[in-house]
Amino acid sequence: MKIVTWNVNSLKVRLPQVLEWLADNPDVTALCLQETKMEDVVFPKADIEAAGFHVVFAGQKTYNGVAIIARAALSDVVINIPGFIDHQVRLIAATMQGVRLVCAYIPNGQALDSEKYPYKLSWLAALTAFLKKEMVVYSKLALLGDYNIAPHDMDVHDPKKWEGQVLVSGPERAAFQALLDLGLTDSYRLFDQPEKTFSWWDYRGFGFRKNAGMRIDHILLTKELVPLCSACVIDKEPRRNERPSDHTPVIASLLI
DNA sequence: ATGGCATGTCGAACATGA
Repeated sequence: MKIVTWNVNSLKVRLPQVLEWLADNPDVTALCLQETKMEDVVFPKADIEAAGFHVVFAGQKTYNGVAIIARAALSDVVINIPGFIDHQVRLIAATMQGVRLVCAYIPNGQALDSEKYPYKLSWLAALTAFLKKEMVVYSKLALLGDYNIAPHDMDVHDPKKWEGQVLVSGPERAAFQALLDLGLTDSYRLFDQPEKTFSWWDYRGFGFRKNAGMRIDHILLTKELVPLCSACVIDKEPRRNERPSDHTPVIASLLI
């Protein structure tokens, strides 16, 4: 199976691109979306099911919102982090063919002196506590999403320019490490990768053309899944579309 | 140092993203 994360930055705008991409990638089993930016009542469930997919989703107006589109059945759906009071819809989890898929849109944080920054860190702490419990139940678990964290300087086009800023700050990277310390592994770094490979590029200033990007979208795997992972790639093609999302899909292949 | 582009909001300037 292939499992994918893609921040689409509005599913209303990007639905045709999502369906086209799925048609072009028939071996993709599950696609986790972030920033759908729509309430459940207007979610295009019928369109997605008509195209032959299963789908689970949770959203809100204007901001956030997550969904999982899959070619196989999805069960045991959880929306948001249990016990963590949150007015924003940023997480959905479901089980597909024995694999627990956790789709997360981790807060951006805006800036280190913003009130959104401590929210980001508390959200990450709650996520880590939630996953610790999930991993007891589900040995085959993948955490897919927009983490809004570039784990290492090699994941940043210009580390000096970004030094100390949001997405790369020490506490954020420590929170990423805390996820790894649960026993999770960054599937992208299981394999040799080209230098300067990113999953997001700023719309402004020809960011994509200049490859001024960041690798902030990740797929972490439990120990049970690591030996089954045969590849992890970033698909830059959709970034060349007309009206692209600023993020591109990250794809992990699993021998399941 | 700032804004640059894109999206969504009840109808234009603003909030947010990363």
